[in-house]
Amino acid sequence: MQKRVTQRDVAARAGVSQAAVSRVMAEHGYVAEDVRARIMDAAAALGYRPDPVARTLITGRSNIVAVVVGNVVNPFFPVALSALTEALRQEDREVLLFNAAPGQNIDDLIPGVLRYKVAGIIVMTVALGSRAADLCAEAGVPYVLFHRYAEQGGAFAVACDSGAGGREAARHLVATGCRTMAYVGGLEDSSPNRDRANGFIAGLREAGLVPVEHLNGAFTYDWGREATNGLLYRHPDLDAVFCGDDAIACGVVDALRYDLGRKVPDEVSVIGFDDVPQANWAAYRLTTVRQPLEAMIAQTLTLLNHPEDEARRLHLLPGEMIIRATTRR
Amino acid sequence: MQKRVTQRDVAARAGVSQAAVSRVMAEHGYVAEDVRARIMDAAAALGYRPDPVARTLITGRSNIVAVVVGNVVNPFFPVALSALTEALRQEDREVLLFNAAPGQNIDDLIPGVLRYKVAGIIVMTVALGSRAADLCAEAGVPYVLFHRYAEQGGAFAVACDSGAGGREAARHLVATGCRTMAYVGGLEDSSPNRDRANGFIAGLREAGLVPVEHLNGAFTYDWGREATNGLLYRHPDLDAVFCGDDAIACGVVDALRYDLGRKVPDEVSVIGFDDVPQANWAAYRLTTVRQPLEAMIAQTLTLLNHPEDEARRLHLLPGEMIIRATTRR
DNA sequence: CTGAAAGCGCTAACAG
DNA sequence: CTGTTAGCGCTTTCAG
Repeated sequence: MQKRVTQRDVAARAGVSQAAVSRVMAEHGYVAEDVRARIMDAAAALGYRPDPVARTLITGRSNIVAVVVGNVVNPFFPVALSALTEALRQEDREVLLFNAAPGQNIDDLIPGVLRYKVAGIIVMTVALGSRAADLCAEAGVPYVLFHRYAEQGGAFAVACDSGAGGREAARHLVATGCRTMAYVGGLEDSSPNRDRANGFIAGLREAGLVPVEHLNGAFTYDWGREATNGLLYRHPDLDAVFCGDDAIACGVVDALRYDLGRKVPDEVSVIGFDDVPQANWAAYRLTTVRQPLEAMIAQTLTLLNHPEDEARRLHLLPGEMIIRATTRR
Repeated sequence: MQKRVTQRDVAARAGVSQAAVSRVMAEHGYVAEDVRARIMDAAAALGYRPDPVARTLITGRSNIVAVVVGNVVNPFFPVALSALTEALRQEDREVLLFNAAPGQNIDDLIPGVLRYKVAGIIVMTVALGSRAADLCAEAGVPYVLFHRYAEQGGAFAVACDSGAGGREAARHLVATGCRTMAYVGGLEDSSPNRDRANGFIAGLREAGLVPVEHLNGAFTYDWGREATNGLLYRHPDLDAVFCGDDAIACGVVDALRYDLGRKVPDEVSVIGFDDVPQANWAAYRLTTVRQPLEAMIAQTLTLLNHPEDEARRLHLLPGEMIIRATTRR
């Protein structure tokens, strides 16, 4: 349990004041080249690493980014979180992970997060608060919604252009001969869900069509499966389903094949959203809209690092339609 | 960007010294009941919340737990991480998430983690270091390996009893009439992989059998699928595969069905490990060994909170065989 | 039991 | 350009 090496130790070894060491380490203020070199040598020799806690206490800012997640079992979440933490790691930022309790409002979580003097907050939960963005603005902490956005509050938001994706999905289904279609969505009042539904409806309208049903539920496999059983009971002639995400789509495909004995895509086409790894598993080969994850993350980091440079609040990035085997040719 | 309320403000309002406030907040040292009450009232009125950064600076300990993860796409990882952070949240501990770069040794990561004066470190990566446990012991920081263990180093480790699980899997396959079997494992030198393989081999030996092949690769769907194609080419009479985990098992099942046209389980039985959500999807209905996640997490927290009470280093918890539809009756 | 006082390791004025 | 000097907000002796 040896003492950590501090700036005082480095200063003593380099024969300078502790403040000089601080100036070098904080890259702040001028230091003569030779002195700087002596200090760097001493620091290296002693194995000095700055203490982030002390630094945070005085500057009022850490290099930690808070990521707020919901209790998500959705397969897109680990993919996004993993890519996000990896990108943050490359910028030498740490990630403080906050788990919103089921149903907990973000607003109640933010003050606790702010105590850690975080450099920014990225929110990936569905339940958006109304005051959260203001609280962060007040504290001068960049606040970015990832994968969803809020109508009000003026928070930065980065997401896939779900509306365009939904429209593309509709066009593809129409082009492959589908006519009797339904939307099986996830959480009703989430922006991705709303946009996907509206985009899909708009796409169908271009062909003079209207979805026979529009269901909302949860972004889960089980919901997709459950919804499908009712749907096909009411509309035995259904020939396509557009889903809120891939998890739902897998549930829809399985219900169609194993619960109802329908052929996919010969009798019913299915399109998902996200392009999670499972979407390409041989049992599904899901046609889906891939989220531009890399671009979304890059944009998020840009907003986090230079919020003042950016006037636009909402950043919608185009997804890419991936055509596989759950839609007809 | 208003000033945060500090202990000085609370002290002023309660008419006591700042030190008295500290004693109440830190629950350390004696304070008269009426004074304590006055302080609590003042704190509540002012909305005081202690500053964790300042507290950490002086005590040298935060209430943050570091969780080190690898670049895992394995579906068991999000399930475990989610459950773990939720459990930690209930103990009012924050989670600092460290992403080990691909191939990065934990040893190199630990000093950086330790700078944050974390209350403990939980490691979920595959690449274990040899010095990590010592570094943490030196710093007095509890160190727990989750889901895997190291032969040396004397670190605490909590994992499913993979050996017992492998043996049970073997017995079930033997009991349902399989005779020509193989093991398709994940990362060769990881403890779960080794134990599952050895348990499986031991289980077969009880019946006087020996696996016809024993493959190692990665804990991924793609590897399971790839391995299976070669395996069936060399052993067309294969009637069962035990897999390193569910992701591999899904790949094996898909290869069997879609690449090779074999019937599962009629011609070939498949058993996975973990019981991730996908294992119960209708397309798979995987027979598998469920990890005792809740118990593993409880044990991990116990070790983190009271490492001194526990002499035993390795904690192997029994899994549960879940029989579904990829094995015969 | 309570207050005064000394820092934790570091940054940021401020003189020199 | 460099050293001296105040603290950041809190915990923890040490007297009283």
